[in-house]
Amino acid sequence: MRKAATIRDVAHAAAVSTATVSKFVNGGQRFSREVEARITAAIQQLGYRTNPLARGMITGRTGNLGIVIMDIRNPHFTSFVKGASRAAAEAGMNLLFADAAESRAPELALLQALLPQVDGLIVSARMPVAVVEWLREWARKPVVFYGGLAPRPGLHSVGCDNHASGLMLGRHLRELGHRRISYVGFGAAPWSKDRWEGLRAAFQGTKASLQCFDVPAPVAEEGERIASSVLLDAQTPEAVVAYNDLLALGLMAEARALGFRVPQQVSIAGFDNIAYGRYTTPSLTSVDTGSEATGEAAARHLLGLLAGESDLALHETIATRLVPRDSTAARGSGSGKP
Amino acid sequence: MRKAATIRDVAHAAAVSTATVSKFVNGGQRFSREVEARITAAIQQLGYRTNPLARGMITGRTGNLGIVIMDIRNPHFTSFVKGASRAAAEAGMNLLFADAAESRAPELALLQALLPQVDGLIVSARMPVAVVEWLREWARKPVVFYGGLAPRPGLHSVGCDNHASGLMLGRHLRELGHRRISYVGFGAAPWSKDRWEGLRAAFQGTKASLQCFDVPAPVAEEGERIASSVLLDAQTPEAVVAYNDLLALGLMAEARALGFRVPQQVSIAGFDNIAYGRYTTPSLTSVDTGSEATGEAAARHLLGLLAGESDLALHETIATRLVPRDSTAARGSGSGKP
DNA sequence: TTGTATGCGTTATCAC
DNA sequence: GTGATAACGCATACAA
Repeated sequence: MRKAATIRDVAHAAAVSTATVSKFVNGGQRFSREVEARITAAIQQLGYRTNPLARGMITGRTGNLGIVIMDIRNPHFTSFVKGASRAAAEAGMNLLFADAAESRAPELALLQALLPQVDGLIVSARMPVAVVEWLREWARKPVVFYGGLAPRPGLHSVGCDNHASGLMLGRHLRELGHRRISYVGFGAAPWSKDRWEGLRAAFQGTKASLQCFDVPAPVAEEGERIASSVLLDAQTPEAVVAYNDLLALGLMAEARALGFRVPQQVSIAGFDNIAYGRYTTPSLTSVDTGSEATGEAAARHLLGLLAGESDLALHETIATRLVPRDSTAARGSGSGKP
Repeated sequence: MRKAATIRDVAHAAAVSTATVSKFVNGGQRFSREVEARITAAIQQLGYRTNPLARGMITGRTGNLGIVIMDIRNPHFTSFVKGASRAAAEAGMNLLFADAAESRAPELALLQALLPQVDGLIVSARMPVAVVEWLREWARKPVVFYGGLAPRPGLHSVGCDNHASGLMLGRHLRELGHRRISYVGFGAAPWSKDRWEGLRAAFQGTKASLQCFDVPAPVAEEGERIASSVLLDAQTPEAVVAYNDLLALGLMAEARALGFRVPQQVSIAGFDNIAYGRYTTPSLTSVDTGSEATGEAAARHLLGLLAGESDLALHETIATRLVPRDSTAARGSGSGKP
């Protein structure tokens, strides 16, 4: 097994200088027919590929985009990564991936490990403020936050309008005649509050009563765990809205296990419109937050920043849309047997 | 904004040579109290971090592990990535991620882009043979295949025993009294056949009749699409086994839409034990293929290869386990209303 | 225990 | 058009 060919090998084989080969490889210059042919042949024959590390040393570019995900098992983030992956691939960039939940190191160490290997970063807007400050001060590379607004003004971000999304879902429930609503939030994400306030806004002027709960992690297990507290509360809710679909899935399963009929006795809804909401019984009403589109937008935004585009908005808003399914209905309606 | 500190800056600030700083940073040598203190202080004050690109040029190591996933939206692969991510993080390595389904480039180009940026690769065993050959010849870096056995002998791989898994599920169905079984396979994955043969083996010596179908992609939509062909076939199956849980999810949804009662009229089961199988109605019987453990094992195996461990088995087998749930039952049993 | 010198593979600058 | 050469930031053999 021989070592990989270098630019010098090519230069030698083609009887030109390394500088010429470099210019040829990177395009943007004209060459004599002769030289062009020789270089092409040499590259072909030696199987030469330019070493991105060496190039990076000079240009300061790695060809990688860094992406830090809070928990890849959440289908919302999975789709997000998929969208970002597509945009990166189209631009010829690689994706350097880190799962914050899996790293035993604190977020800061994680970013420090990622940073020197990437040209820019896509990170969650629910990063600790101290980490964001560090990024702002030390990362001389563009950063795009996702989820909600960046934790500090002046930073780039991509996400949906969470207040509007909450409002949208709230109106849906209001139209169904629900008046006792419980929200199971995830306080660690700042925009959980936005969803909650949007929800409340939808009931402004009505005699509706809204309650707020909170879970320590936005996962199905927590939804199951908190279900009894929510449903057997002094105020029995007519509708339960969860911060995301995973929580909603857990809530719904446990609600049924507790003997509640969904949606006849209690409507349940979430956010994100994950694929599996279609396959539950009843199927899950949700607000589609454009997971994949958000990932794609985040990557494109970052690429724009890298390209030096100056007309980039600080925040990019992704459209959301209500996806009404069977888990929400006017009380007592339907047969309960699909 | 000042540029990032280099080893020279540190050396200068500490009044030592760059070589000394390098040795200090990379450990494995003793220093005088004095020098140690000065270097530590300088590093601290300048916020120095060694540049992995520059280091990589010398050592030939990037600090990255490459991972090529067929479709990150499949929860099986998501868990796989999670496991690999954990193992990589523990070893202080980053994960360079690529989604083959999202790349418009052919697999080969994808690998070529990844290869120079990583120390080793984790790739699906269902890569085209031509690509594997190329890898074998040109990638002078260790590769670990996942899913099933490597496409060529002599290559490292990690995966479960697919034949045994099929057998396990087959016995379960046999014990439930089923005799007309349909398998919805995914021929593009070579081990789909292993599952099928394991399934068949479970019914050897009985008068059972087994049918085989095939889908072009192992996703829920394909399960829905093929459901009517499978269920309304000349031989109405008592049980349908799908290549994976996504297919099973789609099959089950469509089966119910077609008016079939699951599991009273037809049992349905899959492979992988994805999290969402718990939240369907009925909950989905599956064979847990140890998705996350496989990812972790693949990464560890790769790390072992990188560390030059010589006692590494060529193939590592991950344990599987049957997870019986409500979607499989003896015919006519149960009430159908949980 | 510490320092000197060299080279990793590439691009950029400037000369020809 | 093409070539010489100096960086880029670091690790390592070897010298002291």
